[in-house]
Amino acid sequence: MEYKAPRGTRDILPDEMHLWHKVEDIVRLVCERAGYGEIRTPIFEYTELFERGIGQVTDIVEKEMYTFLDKAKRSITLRPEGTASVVRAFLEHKLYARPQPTKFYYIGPMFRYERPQSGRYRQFWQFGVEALGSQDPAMDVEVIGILIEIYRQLGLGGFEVQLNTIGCPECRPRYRDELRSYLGGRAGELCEDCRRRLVRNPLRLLDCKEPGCQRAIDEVPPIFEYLCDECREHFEGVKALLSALGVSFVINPRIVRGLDYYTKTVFEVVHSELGAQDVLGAGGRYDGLAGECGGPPTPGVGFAAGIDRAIQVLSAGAGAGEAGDAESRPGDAGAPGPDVYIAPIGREAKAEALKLAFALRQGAGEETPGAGGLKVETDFMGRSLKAQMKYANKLGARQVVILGDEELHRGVALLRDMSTGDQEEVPITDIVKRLSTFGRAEAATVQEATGCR
RNA sequence: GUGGAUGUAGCUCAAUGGCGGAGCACCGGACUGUGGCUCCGGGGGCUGUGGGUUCGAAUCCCAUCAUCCACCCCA
Repeated sequence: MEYKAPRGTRDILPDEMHLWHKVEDIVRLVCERAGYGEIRTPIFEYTELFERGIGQVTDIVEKEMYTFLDKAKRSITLRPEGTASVVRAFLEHKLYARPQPTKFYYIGPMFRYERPQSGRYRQFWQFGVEALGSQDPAMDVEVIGILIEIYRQLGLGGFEVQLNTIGCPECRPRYRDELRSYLGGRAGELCEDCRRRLVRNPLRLLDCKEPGCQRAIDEVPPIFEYLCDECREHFEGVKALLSALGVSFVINPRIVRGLDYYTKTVFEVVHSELGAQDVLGAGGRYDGLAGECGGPPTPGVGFAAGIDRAIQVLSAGAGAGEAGDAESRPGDAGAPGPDVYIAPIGREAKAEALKLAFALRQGAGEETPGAGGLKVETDFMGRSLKAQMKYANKLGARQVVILGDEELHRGVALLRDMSTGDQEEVPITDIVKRLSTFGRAEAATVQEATGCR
């Protein structure tokens, strides 16, 4: 094969699309009910937006961005995350002039140039929410609550919510200085990276996994003792409200996050089944970002969650049961088979089959377009009747309409129930009415049984 | 950017320097118009790619690309 999908990218085939739809449907449902509106921003932005927003010294900006010059020689970057774009759109459209808070959600692909591994792609999909305009701890808690509510509705359990605070421009410098003086004296015990971090961004040192650094870090006092009153109060508020909401969480003072814009609350949702890249979703508060982007100072809080990783967990846990025969079936293996397969025999019957297929798909004179329509397939391969029956069976068709020349001339067709094998002769003019009724009743029970869409 | 493992049919894997196979899947047939079970047959391969060693390479060596896993970092 001459062409392959570029490194770190992949095709998501119809076989597994039902899981993606399920995730997207639940994200939309949970977010909409909480008053979050969907926003779609460009997939690329001017590079400066990410440099300013995410921070110059972060790994993402320093080495993971897909950046190129367009034909007008402007520097363009494929978005590595969603928050900067959402804040940009919020400011550009002056949405701060409307009643606050402004609550968004988004679903879409992100791009980072990294070495692929388990749960990490160069194009990956995220859903996320951003709530702008409120500095209330309750806003942080709604955002966290939405994330775990989405997981709950997906039936995805076994994760852990980890919470931390990283202060604000008021109090963080005090802690940073404290870290510098504490660890500066022990620089010899630190790894090379951390000696560099000590100068540029001492907080990042806290999540280093080198044993030497760990030992040094263990003796550093946690940030909690250095928080200003406002940050301390906010953190206490978040913890209390999370508990009140019944969300269990653990405090992890090592969470720092890789993006510069975070203030106060930071959190991660980790899952043990994910391997080394164990973060399912993460986020935090970013009260300085809007101001940094040149807009009126506007507090914000949000999260981003990996859809690829959610699906990785979901398909590891559940799908094993029906994967066997589903794999051999064409199309979306998670979707139900056709309600009807139409098997024409001969040229004349073929035209009739196509007409009948479209008629059945439309449904029988419903007011709502598409309502009462059936999932209908027919022959496009010139198969013999026998081969068509085999094919219909593989598709999982529940009824087959057999249209032979002989019957066609008499204005009838054979209607065969594939589960019982019962077969009867029906006037062609009655088929639409007859099958549409059948389809509506059955479709409801199928939906209940599969539990999705 | 660093390290390790792996690349053979659509999929899962054999062939251990000497004619590239199997199972499943796909297509067809077993009463000239009836599925599931069974049986029979068929199509499919530049052995990731490019060099090298050898009389001879899927097999040994080098390079390269890709995948997987880990580091780094992150969702």
